[in-house]
Amino acid sequence: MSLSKLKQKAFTNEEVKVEYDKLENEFSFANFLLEMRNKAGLTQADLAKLMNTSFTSISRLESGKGNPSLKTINNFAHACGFQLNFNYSRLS
Amino acid sequence: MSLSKLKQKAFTNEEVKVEYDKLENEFSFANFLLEMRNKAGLTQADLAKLMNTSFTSISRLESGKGNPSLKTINNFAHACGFQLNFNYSRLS
DNA sequence: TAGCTACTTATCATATATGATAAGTCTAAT
DNA sequence: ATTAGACTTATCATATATGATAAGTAGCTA
Repeated sequence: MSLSKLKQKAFTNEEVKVEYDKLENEFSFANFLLEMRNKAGLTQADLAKLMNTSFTSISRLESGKGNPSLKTINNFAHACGFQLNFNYSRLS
Repeated sequence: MSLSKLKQKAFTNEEVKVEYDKLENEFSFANFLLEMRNKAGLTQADLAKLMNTSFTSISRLESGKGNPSLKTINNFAHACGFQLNFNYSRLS
């Protein structure tokens, strides 16, 4: 089983996810996107249809390739049924 | 005095900002960026130098033109001395 | 095995974000 | 009135994100 497959499965379990997050020191934005989609219970193909794009584009984003625009990030979240929130903290 | 000038001044005052946020129903990402730069006490020119770009690009972002990439947003925050945090809530 | 679903990767054309430059606006001084 | 600082707007070339297509990988089930 590949790492991304494992994550995909694991993230559907809240306890596993919490443990994973504790261990993961460098938070990946790709995982953030994957998490939203999994919480929404959508396949990449489902989400692609909602976003009027191809599922390969979804895969590209969740694989950490690319550098999505604000619009793309917001579209992704909304299609998953979520509202994005941004905040900032002093850099340590 | 233009609206953006007013905001720029007002946001340096925490109380004013809080009141503004209460009234503002639709949160603008441009204001979010402006707020970070003002908190950092930087001019557009200062920030531009830190980001290795021109101050007109900063203006473009803060004026709500454009659709910044994740990289640009992170560069902006870091140059202002902040760490960005993303989270999401169920869409109502 | 074969066939299916979900996903990744590679490639390409096109749309768009970015960096740069020039010109204009506004405000506060001198 | 004019000079300077901070910012906005317009335009253009170039870099890059996006959408689309095709081919490959992995897991599952009959």
